[in-house]
Amino acid sequence: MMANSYAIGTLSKHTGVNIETIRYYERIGIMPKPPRTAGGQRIYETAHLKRLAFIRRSRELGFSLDEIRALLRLVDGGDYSCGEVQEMTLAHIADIRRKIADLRRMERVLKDMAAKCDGGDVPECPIVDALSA
Amino acid sequence: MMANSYAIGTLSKHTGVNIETIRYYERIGIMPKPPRTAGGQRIYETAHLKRLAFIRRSRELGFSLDEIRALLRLVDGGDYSCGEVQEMTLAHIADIRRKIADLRRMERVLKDMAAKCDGGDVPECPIVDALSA
DNA sequence: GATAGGAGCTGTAGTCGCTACAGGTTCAAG
DNA sequence: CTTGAACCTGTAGCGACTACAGCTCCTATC
Repeated sequence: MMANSYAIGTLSKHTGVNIETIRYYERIGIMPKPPRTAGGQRIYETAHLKRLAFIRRSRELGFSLDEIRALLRLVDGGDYSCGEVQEMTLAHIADIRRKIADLRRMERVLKDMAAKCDGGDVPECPIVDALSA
Repeated sequence: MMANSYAIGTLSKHTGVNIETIRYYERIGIMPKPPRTAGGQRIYETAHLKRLAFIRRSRELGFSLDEIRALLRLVDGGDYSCGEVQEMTLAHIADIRRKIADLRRMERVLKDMAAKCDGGDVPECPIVDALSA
């Protein structure tokens, strides 16, 4: 394999993205079909590495593959405006805040329930009662 | 339909659980197979209503169906101890806290990224740069 | 040049918790 | 008795992977 070109396993190690997942990304069209060796194995280059790292980082930040697709379209198009990207990011932040609020509500309720419980061996449980209510 | 017995649609309305979901719960064994009319339609009673409400409430609090299965086993067994239920609840709370921490980290990073962006029309975007880094 | 074995290939099926049909049957009101 | 709303079963789809099985290829060593 030439310098600056990688097999799928190397790409996987460099980006921390599973091999199966890389092939999955290709199948759903979020990663391009790379050239192949005569024997049919994928050959990646630095551009692929960067793109995959972008995807990985975006996934880590909770963007859905659809959102990432949109981000990549903007970037690929070359004519993206910072405003569009910012808009998506802000929408995503709002989404995360909603999720946090939901989880905090759950946490509070569960904590209250658990606090009523002395953890004894009795077959009467305030948590079960609360869940049944 | 007799008093204190309900068709699936009524159960659905009472609990806010989708009809399809109720049948799904039955298929995966989390709701019992109810008796049927001569024509094959499901007949539910107050016990079913309570059980489904329990499931719904637990789902709202983020318990997985597997966790709910475990909770129900404890309750059904009759010999459950409050301690076991409390243990599951505390584990679940820990899980929720982890999720909240993750989301907060995401939020912070995204917020920082978005703050660097003036939302202009320029094709150079600090968010994209940050995602690529 | 032969051989071993690690790495890669395709295609399919499973995960979780539903949801959405299609195409049929039953029930209850008028 | 007729209408039509509600119910039935079975299957397939979602999102984002993951895990095989059963191959083929590539490369390092002898």
